[in-house]
Amino acid sequence: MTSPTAADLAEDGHGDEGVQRFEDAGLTAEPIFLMARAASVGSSDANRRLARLGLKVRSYSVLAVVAGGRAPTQRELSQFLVMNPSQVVAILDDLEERGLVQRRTDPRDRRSKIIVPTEAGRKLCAQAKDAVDTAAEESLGALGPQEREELSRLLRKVAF
Amino acid sequence: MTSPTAADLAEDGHGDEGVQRFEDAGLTAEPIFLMARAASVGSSDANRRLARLGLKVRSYSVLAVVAGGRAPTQRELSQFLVMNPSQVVAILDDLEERGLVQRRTDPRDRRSKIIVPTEAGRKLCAQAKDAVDTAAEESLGALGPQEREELSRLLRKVAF
DNA sequence: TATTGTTATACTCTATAACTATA
DNA sequence: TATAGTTATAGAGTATAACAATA
Repeated sequence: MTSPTAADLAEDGHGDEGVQRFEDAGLTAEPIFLMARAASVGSSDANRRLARLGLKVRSYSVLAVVAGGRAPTQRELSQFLVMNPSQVVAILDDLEERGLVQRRTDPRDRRSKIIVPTEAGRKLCAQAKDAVDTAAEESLGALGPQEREELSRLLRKVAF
Repeated sequence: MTSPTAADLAEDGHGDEGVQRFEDAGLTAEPIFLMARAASVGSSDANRRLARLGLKVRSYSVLAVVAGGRAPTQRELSQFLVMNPSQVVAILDDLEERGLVQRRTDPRDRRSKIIVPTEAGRKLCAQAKDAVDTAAEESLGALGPQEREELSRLLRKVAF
């Protein structure tokens, strides 16, 4: 009663697919594992599509919130996106250098900087949204329309 | 027609909760953003609970597959868990050093190493599973039992 | 004294390429 | 020649502490 080995898999000539034999293990019953795995698939799809726009999921997230037009401060961005303030600084340095956003010191509290999008920023954000939507199409290809809606609804409850 | 500023938020005395005003933005409609966010919440909960066992989500994943008893090779672990082979090496070095798993060269292909759990490894894996389940309880607290089942089902379709 | 943004720094995670031993 | 595992290394991503300006 020996377990199958690498050799068993190699015998059928396509060992790559053989790893699915581990799916019945307890791991695939763990929501935390599944979320990490699904997020990794989705982010890698999205990062690939965002690359030609010079963005990644994280920088797109910042740009998208800014393009929402509610004039967040950097502190608010770091809280809402659950990033360290120093990460926000680095991302905004890049976005501002490329003329996509502007930093304006808040006249009501001169310690804070309010972030506003430029016209170019709004335009790029729209393109990026298309790219991310396409990536989602790709990542969620196995789900039907109602399933995608339901997944988003459930994830929203978990994420906030 | 000025946008609300940081000062507006500060006025109510609890600016920390104020960041929810960005939720209506387009970002929370993006499944990819939501998956990344939910995974980040879940992994951080799980990592915190696994810490006292000397594990993280990634090393627990490896241990769990190995404890499944199907004697995977390192190559299979790296494929199934979507990690680089070099990451698997590092994680197994740690697990083996702690007497939780053993590497055995496959007699049928002496290049491959088959990974088997020790008794201590199986025991720690069971404890770790409890920790991860508790973390999931925490992360998915906002969901009812059927919702959790449905979320797992949908994520499984996306992840594999 | 506390907070915002900034900088410097380090630590983890991930990816790549080169090496060995086997096939 | 190709593959499994290993090593070294570099690049992201993330977290921490210290600092200047402002409150």
